[in-house]
Amino acid sequence: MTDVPTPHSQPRRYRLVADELRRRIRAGVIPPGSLLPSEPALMAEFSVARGTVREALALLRAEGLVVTEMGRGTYARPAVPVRRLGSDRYRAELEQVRSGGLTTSFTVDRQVEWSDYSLDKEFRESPATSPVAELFGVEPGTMLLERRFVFRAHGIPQQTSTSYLLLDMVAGTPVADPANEPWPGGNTSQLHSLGYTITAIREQVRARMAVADEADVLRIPGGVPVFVITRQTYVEAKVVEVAEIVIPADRVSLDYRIDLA
Amino acid sequence: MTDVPTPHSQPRRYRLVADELRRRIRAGVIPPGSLLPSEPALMAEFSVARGTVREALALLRAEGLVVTEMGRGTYARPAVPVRRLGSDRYRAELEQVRSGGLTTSFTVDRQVEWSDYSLDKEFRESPATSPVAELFGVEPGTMLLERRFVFRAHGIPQQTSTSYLLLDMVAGTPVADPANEPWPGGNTSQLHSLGYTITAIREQVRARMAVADEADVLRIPGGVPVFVITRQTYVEAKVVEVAEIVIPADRVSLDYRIDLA
DNA sequence: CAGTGGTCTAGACCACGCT
DNA sequence: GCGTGGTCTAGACCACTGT
Repeated sequence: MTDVPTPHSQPRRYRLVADELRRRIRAGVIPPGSLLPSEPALMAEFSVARGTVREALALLRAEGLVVTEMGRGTYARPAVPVRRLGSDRYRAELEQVRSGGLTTSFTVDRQVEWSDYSLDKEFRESPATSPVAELFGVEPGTMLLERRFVFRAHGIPQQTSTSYLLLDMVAGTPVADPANEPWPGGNTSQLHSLGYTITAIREQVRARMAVADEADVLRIPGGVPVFVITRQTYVEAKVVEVAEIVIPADRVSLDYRIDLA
Repeated sequence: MTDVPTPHSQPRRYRLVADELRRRIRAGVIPPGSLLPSEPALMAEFSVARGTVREALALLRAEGLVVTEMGRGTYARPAVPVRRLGSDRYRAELEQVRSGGLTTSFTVDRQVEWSDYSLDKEFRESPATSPVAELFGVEPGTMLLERRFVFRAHGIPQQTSTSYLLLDMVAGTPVADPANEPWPGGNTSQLHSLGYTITAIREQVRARMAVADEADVLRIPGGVPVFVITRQTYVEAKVVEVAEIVIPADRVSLDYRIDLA
């Protein structure tokens, strides 16, 4: 304030604070997982108002460099182990189902033990919206069983998925009963129990920033995008299931193999 | 968007403002590309301080829902036509190469006319870093031809890619000469000219926020993540090319089909 | 309890884009 | 010049996490 003519052509203060903190993190002065100075400490060190400090931290958060934990402080983001989500998981699942093993593609994908695995579920019947109807190849309004899941490993939400099944395919069957979830063998097994052996999967992958409510459910900090996978499960030419899967993108890499021979 | 239990139960005003604006954008009340109310207008409408309005807008910006232009205002993000990037493009490319057509997977993917297509290129020889060596299945330090490309359509950068080839496979061949880029038929054709007919592709897909350099080169605003595709090109069991492709995630959806039969 | 970040206010001045 | 967003200040009160 007493810095009378402080034209903004000069570096902005929150920028300087962010640059300096970024430098310290990159240089290892602030190692991954360790605490940054508190906001009051940064105010004192850089002689700026709290809002300026917070703006600097917001910038670093948006870059995915730091994470902030309520009541505790702001940390240099710890390295997250990346799990491989292989397209061969469906083949493995199919084989396990045939041999009677207990698994879902979730546990195969994430190498999580069955005992560490839990989920929230919410079933309802709903008419197909246009995009979903198109993915099924049916008329909009066709009645579906809509199932929403939140998958957790070690209590931490890892992915959400919304699965759609044609209602007249599942009505009255054990698949339509939430009490049977988690279902050993997952979707592949469920469809198998209905007399369908899946023959192909199509996945359309997009990425975008999490919206506020997803960030809440999946407990992801700023600066982390999510994968949105739209999956169609085929039995021959017929689509028997459509699912939309949301996974924080910092935890996984999607792995696809395309054979040309 | 159902509300989600959050640490805070009190009404957070900036959240309410953001939720309402998000609702209007989704409902089409504020169509893509059009202006949101100005900050003073929002202050009046919601009876909040300017800082609160700005926090709401920052949230929407981080979600990729709006973009702000200095001196002009904040806009609902204009709809970007999403192009499908199909895993069958490699098959198509292979067939076109065999029939003598002029194309690259880039033009097939993005449905861009050959005449609208341009690129920057930069070739050099470099020793394989550990991760790249591992993808090739060779010793670190093995000499490679490293080629960096920036692909443009209608003058606008669309994707960057860094391609690696084993140097002793291409040294002295036309493939190693930058003057031959853009090469009709792309990588498939180049490898074909070296006597390799590709038999499989493996793609590992990750997503993250763009770093400053990438945001600059690809001209992407905040709130847009990028896909990072690590591609291995196989001839039987041998990896003949490794590429890292960076594409802004708001422009494409990746499309994979997995046959189980 | 003390210390941390989260939210909010009310002002000020500056830089940019347009007309 | 006027309206837009960008930066910054100096306070205030609240909620969460630890001892």
